[in-house]
Amino acid sequence: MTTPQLPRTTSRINVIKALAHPSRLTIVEALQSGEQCVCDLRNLVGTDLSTVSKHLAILRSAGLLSMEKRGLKVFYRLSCPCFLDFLNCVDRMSSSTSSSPSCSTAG
Amino acid sequence: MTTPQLPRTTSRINVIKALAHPSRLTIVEALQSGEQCVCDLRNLVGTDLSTVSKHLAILRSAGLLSMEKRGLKVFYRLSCPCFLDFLNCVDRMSSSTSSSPSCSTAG
DNA sequence: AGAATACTTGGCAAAATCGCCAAGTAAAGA
DNA sequence: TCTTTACTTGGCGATTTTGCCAAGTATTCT
Repeated sequence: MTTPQLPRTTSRINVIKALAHPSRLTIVEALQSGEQCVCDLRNLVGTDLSTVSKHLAILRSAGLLSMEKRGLKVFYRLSCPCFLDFLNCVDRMSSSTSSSPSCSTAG
Repeated sequence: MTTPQLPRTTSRINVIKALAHPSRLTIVEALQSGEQCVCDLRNLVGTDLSTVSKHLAILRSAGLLSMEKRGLKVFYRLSCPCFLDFLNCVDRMSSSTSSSPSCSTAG
């Protein structure tokens, strides 16, 4: 990384990189409908428990998830309700990829 | 990638991964204020011209940028005007990282 | 046509990321 | 206390990404 970025760019990258992995995005999408424990998320993404745990740590350190231990289980939830907005924005951009020459801001 | 993702997740990842690099995000941020040629973007990010060119190819293949050659120069611009919305969403999420326990959708 | 400018592409080494296994921690139950 | 369950962390090989150099392409100028 030779680019000297602005502070705002750096914090944006922190969030975007955390979401830039299929398993992690899948986790985040699943948590939109409510909290889940790690073993459920493990079944969802289908990789080793330790791998899931590390993905969760990355999302957590990016500030996107919060965790709570209840009994033996650890539950994760989105720490930010504006995720839906975010994904809508991504969808508008990705839809412009496939066919249409541009996308609208009006979603 | 052992995770079998939904099609929607896959296209989302395509966009998010394209933005998950400091130089590429810096480029995209700069293009918000209008088109620029590759050599200007090269000065902006400060890496080799070939490196910038490859970053631009990644952003282009993700459908985020469009290019137009005029004379010797190649001008790049955002192909989607909803970028500002996207970055605002990212900012709301990244702001929840640092101090406050959660962020608001009304941001 | 030959030279210069503005890029793009190929190739490769360095760096970062990913995913598994093994080992460690914490809470609950026998 | 010992075992089990649910997870986290360390470590390491395998894959992916990154960035430079060298070479190639396209357009303009002389």
